[in-house]
Amino acid sequence: MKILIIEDEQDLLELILRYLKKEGYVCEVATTFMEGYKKINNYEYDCAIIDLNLPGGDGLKLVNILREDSTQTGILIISARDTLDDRITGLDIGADDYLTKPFNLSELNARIKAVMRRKTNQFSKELNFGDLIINLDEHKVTACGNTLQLTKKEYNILLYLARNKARVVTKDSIAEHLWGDYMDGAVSYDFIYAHVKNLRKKLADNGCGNFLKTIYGIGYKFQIN
Amino acid sequence: MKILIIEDEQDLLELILRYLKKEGYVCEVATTFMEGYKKINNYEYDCAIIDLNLPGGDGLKLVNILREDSTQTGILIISARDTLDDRITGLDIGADDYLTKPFNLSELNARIKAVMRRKTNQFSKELNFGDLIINLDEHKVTACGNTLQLTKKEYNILLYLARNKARVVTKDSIAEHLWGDYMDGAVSYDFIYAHVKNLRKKLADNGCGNFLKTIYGIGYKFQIN
DNA sequence: CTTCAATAATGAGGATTTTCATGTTACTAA
DNA sequence: TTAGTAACATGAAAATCCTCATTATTGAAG
Repeated sequence: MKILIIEDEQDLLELILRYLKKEGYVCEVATTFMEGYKKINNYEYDCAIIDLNLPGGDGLKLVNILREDSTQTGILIISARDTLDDRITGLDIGADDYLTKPFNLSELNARIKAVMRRKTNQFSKELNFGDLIINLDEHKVTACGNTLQLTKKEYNILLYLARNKARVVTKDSIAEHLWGDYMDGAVSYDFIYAHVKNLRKKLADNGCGNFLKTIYGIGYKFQIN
Repeated sequence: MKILIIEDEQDLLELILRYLKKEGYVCEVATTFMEGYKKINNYEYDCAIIDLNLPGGDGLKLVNILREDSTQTGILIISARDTLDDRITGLDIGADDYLTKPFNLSELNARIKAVMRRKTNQFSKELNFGDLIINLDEHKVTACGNTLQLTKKEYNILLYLARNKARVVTKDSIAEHLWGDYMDGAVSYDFIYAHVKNLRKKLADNGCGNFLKTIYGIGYKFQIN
């Protein structure tokens, strides 16, 4: 479940970010119109949370871009109450739902889930890929019936890739997701290589050898054969 | 706060200039590409406001120059709306934010402040507590002149406590901050005890034995002396 | 003041994570 | 097609982290 948050107020952004990450979403962030524009064009998201009032451009444009292109992405608008009224009046904004500031985070979460439920019915507590099943409640992975003994890093890498199935995930993105603030610049990807190797071995030893594909020069992709 | 404004339309320039001066900024002005180029090379500015459409050269070049010199100057682009779209498409212009004409001046001011806030947060250099100095850029901790060899967890615990100096920090808060999603309920604080112990030893071995105080039943507190 | 229970500190061992050196594979350009 | 180079894989060693058993300390109750 990958969410793009486009919001320029740092405080609010971090609040949302921390909350959604804790809720188990994979999040990416943009703080300007342009940044949001780029991310929308480069990746696929399950849901986009867009503040209408953005530096550098109108959030509505981003909504339109999302709608015109691949319409799989759920769209949740957030906006200050006063500016919202102007905009939605007589406007088909093309979003799936909207929230006015201020809102509380559990409300946001409820809306996201509602939007996603409408989109696809893919919000179970496990990810099932046939031979490979990831149980999110118990942090347990089953390959061809066998429970895998994964370390935390291995589990988290697998989960991150699986949640972005069929999408290419960059190494930077993996690093940021798993290590967060630790790494400032000056990066080696050796530890990713190492963990992916160990992960692949454990998968392969249990008949799930083909799930993790290397994308040369970019990163990895979780693919269902 | 010193700002360079590079803009060739006299009316707009004077409008901006008068407004920003009233807001308390120190301003300098350039009206051509060459003039802007020289000023950028001769002085250091906290922020540069650059019109893309300049006589004598492309404003983007100036942006690139500023970026490549790895100056810490914040960059704010202004541009006519129609020319902007061409340029941002697939272009990493390297600016911190941009505005399209026409804009109102309080909007400009807000953007400047936002850019500067992002910059200064990003480059805050060190936390100095006398004998103990935490260098954020290099992730380096110095105690009585000696560089400590801290592990990542140790560094992060120390940093977290130091940022909350004189405040009591709960163990749950520490755990959440350092381990995030990993731990769902069912918690033991043994690893915090362990890391704090090792951290204290390293501090004490270098004459900084009294910074971390245990708050029985709650957590820890970073205190000076 | 003493005892008790809960909390914290400690040391050591095992598990995990990271690094390093080296081998292999995939892309690029000629 | 073939070097040449950058990216990735691999195994093993080193560093770090976590767990566990034990000991010490704290605050509260008697």
